[in-house]
Amino acid sequence: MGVMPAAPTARKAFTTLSVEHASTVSRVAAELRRAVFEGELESGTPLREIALAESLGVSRPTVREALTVLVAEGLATREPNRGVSVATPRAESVRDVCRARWVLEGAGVQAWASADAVRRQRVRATLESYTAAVRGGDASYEDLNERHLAFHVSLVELTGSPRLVQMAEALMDELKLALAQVDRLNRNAHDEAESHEGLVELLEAGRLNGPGGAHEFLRKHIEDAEVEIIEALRLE
Amino acid sequence: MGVMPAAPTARKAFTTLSVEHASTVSRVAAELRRAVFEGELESGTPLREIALAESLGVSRPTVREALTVLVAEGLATREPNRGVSVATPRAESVRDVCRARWVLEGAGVQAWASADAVRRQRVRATLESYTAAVRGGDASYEDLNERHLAFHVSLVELTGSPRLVQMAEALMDELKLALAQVDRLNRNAHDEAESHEGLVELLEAGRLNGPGGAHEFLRKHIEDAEVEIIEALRLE
DNA sequence: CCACCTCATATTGTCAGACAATCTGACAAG
DNA sequence: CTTGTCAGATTGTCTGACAATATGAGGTGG
Repeated sequence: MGVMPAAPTARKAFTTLSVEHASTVSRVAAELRRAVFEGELESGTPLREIALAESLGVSRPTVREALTVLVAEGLATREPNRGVSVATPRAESVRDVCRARWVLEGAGVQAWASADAVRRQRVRATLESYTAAVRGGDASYEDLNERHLAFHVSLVELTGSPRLVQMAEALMDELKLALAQVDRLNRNAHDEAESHEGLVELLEAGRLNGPGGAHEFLRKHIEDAEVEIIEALRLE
Repeated sequence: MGVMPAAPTARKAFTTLSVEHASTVSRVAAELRRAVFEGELESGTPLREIALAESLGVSRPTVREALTVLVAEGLATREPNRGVSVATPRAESVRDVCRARWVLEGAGVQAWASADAVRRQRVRATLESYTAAVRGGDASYEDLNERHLAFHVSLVELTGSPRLVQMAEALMDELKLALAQVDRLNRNAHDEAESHEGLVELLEAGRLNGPGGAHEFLRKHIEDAEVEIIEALRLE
């Protein structure tokens, strides 16, 4: 992989190309995800199959399959004979997501030393992408969140485990759902970015464990985010 | 929960009662899961919708939804316009599952000291259940696997995080799929049980970190299982 | 003999329509 | 205040159908 095997017929080349022909179900699921993350669909909103089918111009079975996907991702909940609704992030679930985040991201931090160089570089790149957006000042609220969470996922990528990354992405989706419920988080993006930079500096310096190390730093960082999100949800 | 709150109107009593009325889709999914775990459906077997619908006496859309669930669980794979097949465990995926297991179960081990007493008791109970089945000698191969993996899940339960437990159960399901492909693992169940007992003894003694600690012990334990499973798969 | 093309068949992806079972809410009765 | 009843709405499931695509056999030409 990575090296073209000098195929005269070019049978395995162009593997990076793709047409947009995703299945209808996945397109519907993507559209629902987008609507949920952008706050168009508030938490608790019932997702009526007939209304969605007519609105999106697809059939009801297609909508049902897409809803099944959303439920499996934890972005919606299904109650028997009562249909599917947008999930409502409770304080307890935010706490649990953050606890799980710390386990996954902490494992990534521990793997910094033994991680592939390209993965370490990716952490720096996602951090740079976030800080640049913060400094630019013209990025949307959703865009900032996206880059912020991408940095945290890149930490999990240090483990080199696709499954852990997939789990982390699911957790981030749940956080995006929670963040979509609050109009704005009164958190200072500049402080956030500086905190991330401090974390990477600790990593580069090799100070992982013990007091003042990256692992403990990350714990504080995630706990701070946890209480901020929960407080913001309480205000609703 | 657990104690009846002496309610005159009994409004919140009877919460433990439930009828079995699971939906048709979930029953079909459960049946497919069982068939996969018991080896009736070999890895790579195409799951034809029409054949399954006729065989199970349900309609094709119902089968499709159940297959979507299986795919989301990682027990089957869907290729566009080619349908769904039972997933084939590759060596790389077994390695990844075990890496992820170590992160999750390791987090449980680290949480032993601060864990709820009932969760520590549950670890002892699942260990006892496994060792008893091993000593009894009359337990089926699948039953032994089930109790073995239940012990490992109970370690993750020490974290107190439902999401981490859910992730661990998904990983165990993938392992069960892999184990269903090999007729028998030539691993000595007595040695396995003794290894588990050694791990719990380290936990009870509070020896978590450092060389000879429970964390490192668990790493070895999982790595041993990893190489055994991969070797068994190679023989196929 | 092998590469290539064509075509019939099977399977999936998607749709339309229908029906019974169940939930919701309101209202009447004890 | 609880229970029974009923109309409307929604889901869960089934049947049937069609187009798009993959699969495999067979024929054709080099």
